[in-house]
Amino acid sequence: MSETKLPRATAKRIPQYYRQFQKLQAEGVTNIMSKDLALIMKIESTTIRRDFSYIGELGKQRVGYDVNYVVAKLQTFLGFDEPKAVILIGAGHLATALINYNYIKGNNILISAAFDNSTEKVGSEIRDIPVYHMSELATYLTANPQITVAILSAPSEVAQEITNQLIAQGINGILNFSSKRLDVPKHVVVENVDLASKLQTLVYLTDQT
Amino acid sequence: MSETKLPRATAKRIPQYYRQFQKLQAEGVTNIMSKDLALIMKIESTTIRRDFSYIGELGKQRVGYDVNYVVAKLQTFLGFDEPKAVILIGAGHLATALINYNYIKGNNILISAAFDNSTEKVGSEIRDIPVYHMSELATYLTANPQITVAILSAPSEVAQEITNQLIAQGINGILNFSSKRLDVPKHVVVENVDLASKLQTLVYLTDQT
DNA sequence: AAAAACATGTGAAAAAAATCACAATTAATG
DNA sequence: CATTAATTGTGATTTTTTTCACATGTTTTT
Repeated sequence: MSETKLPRATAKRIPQYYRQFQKLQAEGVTNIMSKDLALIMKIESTTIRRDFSYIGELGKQRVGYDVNYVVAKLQTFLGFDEPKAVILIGAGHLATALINYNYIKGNNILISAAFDNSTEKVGSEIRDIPVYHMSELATYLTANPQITVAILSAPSEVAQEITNQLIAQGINGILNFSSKRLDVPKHVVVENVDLASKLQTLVYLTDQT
Repeated sequence: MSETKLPRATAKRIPQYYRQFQKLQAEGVTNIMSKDLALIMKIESTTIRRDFSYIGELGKQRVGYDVNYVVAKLQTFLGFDEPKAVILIGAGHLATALINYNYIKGNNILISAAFDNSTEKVGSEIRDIPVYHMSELATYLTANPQITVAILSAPSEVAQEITNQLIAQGINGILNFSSKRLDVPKHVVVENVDLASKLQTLVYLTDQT
């Protein structure tokens, strides 16, 4: 869409804006100005306006941003016009937490299935999301080729092995919760969430101040 | 030893280095060079060397970095010489996942207790970590004034209210898993982990490529 | 023991991101 | 209907972060 290349820092913030505007919408807010948004999101108003300028002229001078309009624009920009299905590898506590997290009204990212090796979990459901055995992964992805993103919440020891499987089956986006950095070909996007590191960072930063 | 102020980008990477070196240590690796570390961590070797230079001269030319030495140095630098205790607000699936995550051998961040309102959880233990009722929070923190960091895994609706309580009780670092940005005084450090946004970012970036 | 090979640490340059400053515009006010 | 007040979007600037390039020092080889 954008002719000028979107800065990476901006790209990472767009989904945050989208989510914030969804919330404003849910709260019945119809209009917001960059200064107020800055207070809520703890992002400088100038940064917000600059970011938005990459998407197009979203606001009106002296008025601010129409919430419905921005939600619609961001949705299109993000390619979320129609719901995107993703799968979950692992059906433990983290997986369950993620499924609960993902239950937002009007959400357009849909967790369609979870995969696990534990025989007691296989066959069950987590909030109406079915849990299949890992051995069914290939069949499932072949039957659902539109699924290209996976959330990896499996133990670190098997993370790389599962990653290889996923990629072989056509996955090209992975949200990695294992503490291992994954080796992937260039066309695959990995977002890492290392919870242990995050905690260490916080403890460190806290003691600094 | 550098007196020059640590760049924020570097500060956020130091705990990652620490964790990686802990792992190398566990694997029995005694020495590593910035180029190999770069491959593992997906961080440019120059960036690594520059980051390390803020901590001091950690490496040896032509040889690389002694794993034990770097772990010790980073540990001191991060102030992790003695274990730090933190508390967990919420005892649901995410909390359980975090507790499991935090069980790393030789870890020096210790989750000492969890707090929840659910009567069935209160009194139980998650991996030997006791779950107390939220009403006991004030007493607990008064009895344990060395605890200054909390992990907030409570529902978004009550996140701000609990935050206020925490700060009133002397907490000044919060790892926030709720999707709400918290309003806190300047001396309080907040690290946000918005899992829903992370997923949206990934889906967006995946479709870009 | 000299030469070659090579990794660290860092000054300098480049790139990326954030912020300033303000023109353009629009709502509210008198 | 002119004036005032206020907010967006953006050129220009500043700050931050990354990367380049190489001097320095250490190991290995000949």
